[in-house]
Amino acid sequence: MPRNRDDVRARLQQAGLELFAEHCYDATTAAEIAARAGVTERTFFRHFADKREILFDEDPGLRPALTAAVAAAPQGAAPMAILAGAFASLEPMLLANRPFTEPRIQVIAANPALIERAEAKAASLTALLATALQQRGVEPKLAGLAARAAMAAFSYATTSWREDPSLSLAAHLDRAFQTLHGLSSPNLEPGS
Amino acid sequence: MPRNRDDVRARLQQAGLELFAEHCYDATTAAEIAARAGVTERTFFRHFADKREILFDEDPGLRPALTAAVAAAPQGAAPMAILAGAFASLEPMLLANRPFTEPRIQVIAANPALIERAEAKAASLTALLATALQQRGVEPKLAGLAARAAMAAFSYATTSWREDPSLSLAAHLDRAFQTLHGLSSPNLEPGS
DNA sequence: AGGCGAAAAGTCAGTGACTGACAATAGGAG
DNA sequence: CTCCTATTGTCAGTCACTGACTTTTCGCCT
Repeated sequence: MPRNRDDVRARLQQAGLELFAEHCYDATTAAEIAARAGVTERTFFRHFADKREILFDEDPGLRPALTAAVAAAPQGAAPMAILAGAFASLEPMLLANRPFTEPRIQVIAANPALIERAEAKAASLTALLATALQQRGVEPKLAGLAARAAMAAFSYATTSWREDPSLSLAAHLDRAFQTLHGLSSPNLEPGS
Repeated sequence: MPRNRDDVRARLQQAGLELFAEHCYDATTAAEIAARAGVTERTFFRHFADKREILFDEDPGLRPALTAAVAAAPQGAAPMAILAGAFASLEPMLLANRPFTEPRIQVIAANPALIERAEAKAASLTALLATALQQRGVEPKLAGLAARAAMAAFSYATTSWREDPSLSLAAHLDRAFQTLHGLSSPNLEPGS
């Protein structure tokens, strides 16, 4: 009994999230998820490459947005500034997706295999940024270094953002990149 | 027919490497590896949590060495300097293990699932460094940022080291951390 | 309206990673 | 030589994932 078209994908994700909440990720079978979505296990694996992927459906606009933002940065800008700007441009998208990403994060954080996948996704984005930087003429190895360091700052900024949403992501990013830069200078009070 | 003791582990690793070279990682079965090592598949999974782990047997001294190096750094040193020093202290260990790690890297690089695991291992080391920094009084989020940025520099340095082994790892590390610091300043020629 | 073609779903059978439970055995301590 | 224990073998089973093939549905064209 075939169904409409793409909302099968959404139903699978919803069913998965429900079942992961009721039982847990490991105790939930791909077949069970498929069944709740009114679909066969085989269909599950036609929509998602593997069971984990159901929790990692990123916004289709994310990668193009990052690439474009890096490409659009002004000539002569420092790599880190370019990447900071690219991250800042994601703010609306991140806000819009928040209700979807929020519940998934809990599930992911509770499972080593899912954490592993999350890191792989982050690494993939890092590679994307490095490539975008290279296309601006930045030497490959240097681009990789900048992308990784920037991702570290981004991670720091998003964490701060969750703790204090009163400030914009852009503000948190500014502080994160500034903090990162200061990390190499020998002036720091150990206490607090 | 039970065997000696721990060299079963080494035999399994050796057998795996051979079979991965002959066929490839995916086409090699855990049972095949076990058979070549003169052991049962069940025994394979008693020595390694999963099939991938056979390629990720890190030096048992690695983690203690990093933790100790961070703890032993002089008071008041900047986080990045502390971490750079910790990495530099690994040079002898990395040199000694090179013959073992070299062949594995090829296999790992050819397989997405293995790359994923490699990233997870790196993330685990990053977390270790962050914790070690925290124990020196560095604020948790800041420690995480420093650890990630430092790992980026370490990765850059080891890549450079492989390209130019005439310089010491310490020298490459110095340059990497310096480059990282300079990445935030707006002076860079796009050409070359 | 009726029928057609491709996209999407179902069915079936199979492989391989991994696990729990239990029996068998080697190696060392006494 | 015997007992004790760590390690391995054996067996049966679950589940993620895949290939090959059939069936259904949807959108379109006549």
